[in-house]
Amino acid sequence: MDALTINEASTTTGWSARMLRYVEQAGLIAPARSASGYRLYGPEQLQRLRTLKELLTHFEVSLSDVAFAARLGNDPELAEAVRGWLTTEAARPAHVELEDWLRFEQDKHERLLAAVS
Amino acid sequence: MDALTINEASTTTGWSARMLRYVEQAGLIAPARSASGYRLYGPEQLQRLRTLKELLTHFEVSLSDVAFAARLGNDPELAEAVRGWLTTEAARPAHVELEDWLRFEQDKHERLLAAVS
DNA sequence: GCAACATTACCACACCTGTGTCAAAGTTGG
DNA sequence: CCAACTTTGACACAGGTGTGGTAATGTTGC
Repeated sequence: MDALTINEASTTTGWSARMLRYVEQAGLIAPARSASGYRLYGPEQLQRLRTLKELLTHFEVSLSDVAFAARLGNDPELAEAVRGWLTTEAARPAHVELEDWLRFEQDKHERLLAAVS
Repeated sequence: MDALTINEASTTTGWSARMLRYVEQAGLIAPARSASGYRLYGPEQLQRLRTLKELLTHFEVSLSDVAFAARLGNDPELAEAVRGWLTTEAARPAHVELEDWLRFEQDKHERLLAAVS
């Protein structure tokens, strides 16, 4: 059994036990549980915890940022909506009339939102 | 010139003038400036403000979420680092983490609704 | 059986986000 | 010229994020 309990995982990853639970609550790292409910961190999760820490410090992003990126990966509708919003100007072909483009974009958004609800 | 000042933009987009300045500060919509420094919102920006509002309310994302998505688009190194971190997760049994994330999101939603009522 | 660990559920605190409001000072249009 | 607008800056406040604690209770290893 190469799985560590929470305090062992804490010492080898640098996260406090408190933060390991918080990271789990944010949906980023969910360790297995023993029969009695103890968290059991496998080697791969330990590695991911170390990489996560590096990601946060090196790029100055927050846990919620990473959680949102995960949400983008799980929710294609959301990903498409965000991508569309971010690229509206860049994607507009120069020869298309602005008015037409705006109407098109608005229709696209309405179709998208209608599809979700 | 078909550009609106901040209060005109406010009435046609539904954002308060205060929030229009805040959205600009978040790096999402930067209107042009007149010679004396007045913000001038063009039609594309007004449309983007409207769709942004829909994005936020319909998908329950925050301005900082969208700002982070924009940052992902502007910083390929960051995008690759995040994508890489997330896909190691996808290579492993992801259903547990997904469940957890959903519960987390639902709790957040409930807290939000509780705060409203 | 007991010390050392784990669990959840709280309290606490500093900082960030979203949002309103208000003041001082500059700009615009009739 | 003056009313109505704009600018930045600041105070304020609720709720979320990140992080530490403590307490009550269950689990494990020797």
